[in-house]
Amino acid sequence: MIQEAHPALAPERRDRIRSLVREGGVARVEDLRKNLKVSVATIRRDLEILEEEGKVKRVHGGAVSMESRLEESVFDDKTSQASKQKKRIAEDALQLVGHEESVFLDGGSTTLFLARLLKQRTDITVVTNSVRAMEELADSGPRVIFTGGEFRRISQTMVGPLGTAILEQIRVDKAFMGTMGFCLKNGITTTDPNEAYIKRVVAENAGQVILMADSSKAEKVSFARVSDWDQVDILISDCDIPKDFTKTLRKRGIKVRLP
Amino acid sequence: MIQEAHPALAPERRDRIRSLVREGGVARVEDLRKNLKVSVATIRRDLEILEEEGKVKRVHGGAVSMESRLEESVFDDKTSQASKQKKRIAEDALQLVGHEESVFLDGGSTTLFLARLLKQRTDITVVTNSVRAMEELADSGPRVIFTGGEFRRISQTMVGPLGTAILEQIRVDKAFMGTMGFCLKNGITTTDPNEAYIKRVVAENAGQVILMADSSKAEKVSFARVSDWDQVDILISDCDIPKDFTKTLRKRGIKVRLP
DNA sequence: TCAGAAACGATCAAAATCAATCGAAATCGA
DNA sequence: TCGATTTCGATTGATTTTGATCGTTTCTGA
Repeated sequence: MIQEAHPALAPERRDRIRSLVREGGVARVEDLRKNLKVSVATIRRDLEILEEEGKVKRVHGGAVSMESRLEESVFDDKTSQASKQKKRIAEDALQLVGHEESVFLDGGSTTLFLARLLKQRTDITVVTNSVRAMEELADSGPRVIFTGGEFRRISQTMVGPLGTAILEQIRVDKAFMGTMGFCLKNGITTTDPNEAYIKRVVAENAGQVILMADSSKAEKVSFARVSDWDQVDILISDCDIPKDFTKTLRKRGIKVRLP
Repeated sequence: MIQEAHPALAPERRDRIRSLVREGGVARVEDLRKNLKVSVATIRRDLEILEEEGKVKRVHGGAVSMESRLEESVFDDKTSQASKQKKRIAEDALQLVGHEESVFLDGGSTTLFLARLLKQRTDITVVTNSVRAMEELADSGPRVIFTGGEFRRISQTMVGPLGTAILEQIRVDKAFMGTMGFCLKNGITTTDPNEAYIKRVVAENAGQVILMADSSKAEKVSFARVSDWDQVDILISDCDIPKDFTKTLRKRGIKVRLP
């Protein structure tokens, strides 16, 4: 085999530009040139094409992504401590998913990490109301059932009464839930009542409810009440939550895992 | 010309090209030549045939796969004739969408063009079972209701009995449908029975059914029957469909628009 | 506001790739 | 065996892509 590298095919190169722009949110022409080893003229031409296709938006010095959504949030806190914790929580949650089980995936970034891990599992069925989780599993992976309903842009999830139509017809072994806040007194809370309602319906139709929430959510209270602690079977969090918090929960029969 | 001991048969070689292109997403002519030990002329001829069959898309220097989901997003070929027709059909369809109406968007590339145009309209409600259309409208645009159901990877749509749960609860003013084939004798047909079923349910719950299909779909018959022509109110196509075709349809009370 | 620097678009030439054509070899039927 | 047909490879002129140059525009900091 000859190791001499052929120049990448044009569509290949544009794809690479796309993902570079998307990853960073923005990218400079000069950086792209160095990365792809072509002239700036070519980069500009490619950006022109990608702009016509609506994939990127050109700005002086480079381009910004027009298809952020999914990667955006991950990028924001890729290096942050919270993101590492979320990843560890997701890896722990993965071990709870048994062979040929059906699981529900809630919206939120923590469960999105889990979705990414579940892509390898083709033996299970994933039920979700999260568009991002859906996108993550769109190419390959497990059987996917999407709840549908009215689309809520802020959270990129499906909510509202229409969304329960499908949920009521199915039952999942395990429901992996995220949350905006949890505390001993007020239980689980989130920002939107519609969102909370869906979560409640899911919890009712699940064998086990597993709450995934890092310590930054502890003792936080949000606007809409989701449920009390007696609905929760397992909490996966991290070591930074208060000691007496875990003690109290365990006394109430809730398994607490701190990976 | 002296051939080697076991020259690959032509179909055999094309199959190999297909899988090579599919594997990498793209393949260079030069790499294929080295791999298959034939001349570039042969490779080109094969690629030409495979392109006609819709298996690959030729690009300068090689070819990209058309047999995965990736291709469509990667390869929005604005220059191709079919793509231009689809765009024009979508632009015509846009004019049918009135103020504050609710519309259904089917899966398929033609309706995806319409989705892109509808992004500007915030006064309407869009109902869809297409993940691609959903993605298109995820950032901003009209109110979106997603049908949900079981996810079908090939078409990137939601199908199956679960998908009808929401559809039965709503009614849309206009349903914009795509199709794999349509002919006078067999009506509208598509590849998958589940897909066909959803289309039927939508048509029943729509004020008007508008079929969007370019002339390449005319006189084509696919596996699963969707409906007969009496379900269709308007057909938007292009000038290349047979003259007597439009005449017959108009006689049967169907508006035919050829932008 | 103004000047220098950086980035941009347009243009052109070189290189790579393509399409068309022709002839050689293999296959098939008689 | 012969001849027709198909498949393949090589050549040549046309087309596409790419990189460099140069004048123009946009950004930045004083």
